[in-house]
Amino acid sequence: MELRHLRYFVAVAEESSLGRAAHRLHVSQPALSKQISELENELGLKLFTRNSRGVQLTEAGRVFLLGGRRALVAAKLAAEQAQEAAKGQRGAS
Amino acid sequence: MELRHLRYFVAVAEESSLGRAAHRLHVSQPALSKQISELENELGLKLFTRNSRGVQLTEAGRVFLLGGRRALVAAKLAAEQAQEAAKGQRGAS
DNA sequence: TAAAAATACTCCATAGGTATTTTAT
DNA sequence: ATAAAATACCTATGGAGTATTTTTA
Repeated sequence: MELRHLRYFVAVAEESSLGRAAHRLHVSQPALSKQISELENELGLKLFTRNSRGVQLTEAGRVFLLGGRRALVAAKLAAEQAQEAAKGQRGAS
Repeated sequence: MELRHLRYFVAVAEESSLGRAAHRLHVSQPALSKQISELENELGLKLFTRNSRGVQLTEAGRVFLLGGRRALVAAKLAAEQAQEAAKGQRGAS
């Protein structure tokens, strides 16, 4: 599992559609479909149910959305805090 | 930035050595070196100082270690909680 | 039958390997 | 001089694109 999987998953969950999420992410629908499938395979569960009007989160998908967002926020925060620390460090010592 | 970068970075920080971390991660030293460099470039800061006895965390590196671990834990927890939810859901409804 | 997702295939970017060079003590 | 990281170069895995097929309301 990589952050890319989480970014893609969150976009699909928010759009309830692979096509719309693909457009928002600037990737093709098949590429996104494959990444979501790989994520589901790795987790060993279904994140979405598919139908001809789009996709819908499963119960496990809803749980994963909360945790996935937390991980993405944590990664972003780690970068920002390190950058702050580096800024503060410049010319110090 | 991908979780791979965080996993690699944490291993290097814990080993204080690219060589030892590479061995632990089952990748080559140059591959690991390149990934760490890419991470530093993307963040726009130095995570380690290098010398002939290994590497040492910078101040920004120490901050990033805390945040990077949190992100890795969050990602793992997201997976585990989703798997629990899927288990609970099987046969329900 | 019409929309959306999944599959087939191809291509290419990049993660990773081996050999070598550079650096710092 | 030596031990460690960095660089150069090559290979190959897999992420992503286009065309097409399958699915389901």
